[in-house]
Amino acid sequence: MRGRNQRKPVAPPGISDAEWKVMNVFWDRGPSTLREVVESLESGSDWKPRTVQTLIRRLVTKGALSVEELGREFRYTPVFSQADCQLDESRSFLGRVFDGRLVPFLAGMVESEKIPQEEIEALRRLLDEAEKRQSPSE
Amino acid sequence: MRGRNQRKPVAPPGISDAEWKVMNVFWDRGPSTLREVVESLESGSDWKPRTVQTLIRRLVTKGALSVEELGREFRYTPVFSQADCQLDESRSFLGRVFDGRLVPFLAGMVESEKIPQEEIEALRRLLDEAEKRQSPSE
DNA sequence: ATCCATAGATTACAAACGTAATCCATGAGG
DNA sequence: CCTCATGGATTACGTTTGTAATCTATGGAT
Repeated sequence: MRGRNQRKPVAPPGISDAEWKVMNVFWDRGPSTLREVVESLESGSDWKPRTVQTLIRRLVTKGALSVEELGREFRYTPVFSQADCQLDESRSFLGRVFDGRLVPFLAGMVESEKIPQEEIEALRRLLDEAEKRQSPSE
Repeated sequence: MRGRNQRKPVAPPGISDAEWKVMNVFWDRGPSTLREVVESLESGSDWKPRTVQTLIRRLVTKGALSVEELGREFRYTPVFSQADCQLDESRSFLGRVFDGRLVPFLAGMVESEKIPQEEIEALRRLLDEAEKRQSPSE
C-alpha cells in the first residue's frame, strides 16, 4: 500500500452530491484526517463517522483525494483544485440543462431569484473584467 | 408573499442525466409518442429504442410525463415546464457546487471560458432588467 | 496487561441509473 | 389468415450512490 494512487488523472473525476460535501471540507481546511473532517461536518450534516469514511475512501479510489500516512492515521489531500472541479461541474450542468448556454441560465436565475443589489454589481464587474481581458484595449 | 405559484402535482422530480435528454425532446416538440422521440434523438444519441422507452417509462413513473392513449400508442406530455425544471436543477447545482452563490459561479465561467462579446452584452442586459424589476423606482 | 475508542478494510444493501433484452399483443402487409 | 415489426410491460444486470455496520488492529487509559 505504498504510494498507491499518486498519479494525477488529467480530469477531475465525477464527484457525487454527498462527495461534494466532503470535498468542500478538504478545500476549506486543506489536508485533513478523517477525524478532522468528521468534526468539520458535525454542524451541517448528520452523517455517522463511518459514512464519512466511506465517502473519503471512494474519493481516494476515484483519484480525487491522495493519501499519506500520518502516524496511525491517514491524511487526505485534494488532488484537484476546487476551481477545476467547479468548472467541470459547471460545464456538465450547463450542457445537460441549458444546452451549454450561459445566458438562459442567468436569465432564469435573475427572473426567479431575488438577486441582491451588491451581487448584481459584482456580476457586472465580472463582465467588465471579462470584456477587458478578452479585448485587450486594442 | 404572493407571487404566482402554480399548483402542479408537486415539485419537479429529480431528473437524471439521461432523462434530461429525453425531456428536452418533449419540451422542444411538445406532446410526442415514443417513435417521435426516438426519431428526434436519432441524431445526437446512440440509444436503442428500448432504452428510450425505459427512460420515458421512468419519467412517467416519476410524474414528469403524463400519458394519454392515442390509437394503439401513447402520447406523452411534460407535466412541468422546462423553466421550472431548469430552475430546480440550477438551485441544486449552485447549492452543491458553489454553496448556493451565483457570483463565484459566474466568476469561474468568465475566467475560464471565452464568453463572446454579444453574450457579455446579453448578460449585462439581464442584470439591468433584474435591477429595474427589483427597485421599481427608488 | 487489559479494555476501549477509533481508524482502516471489508461487507451490506436498497434505490437510482444506464442500457437494454425478452415477452406479449396487435395492426399492417401479403 | 399468417407473419412480422413495433409498442407497452416485465425483467435484467452491472454500476453508482447514500448510508452505514461489522471485523480487525492498535494506541491510550487504567
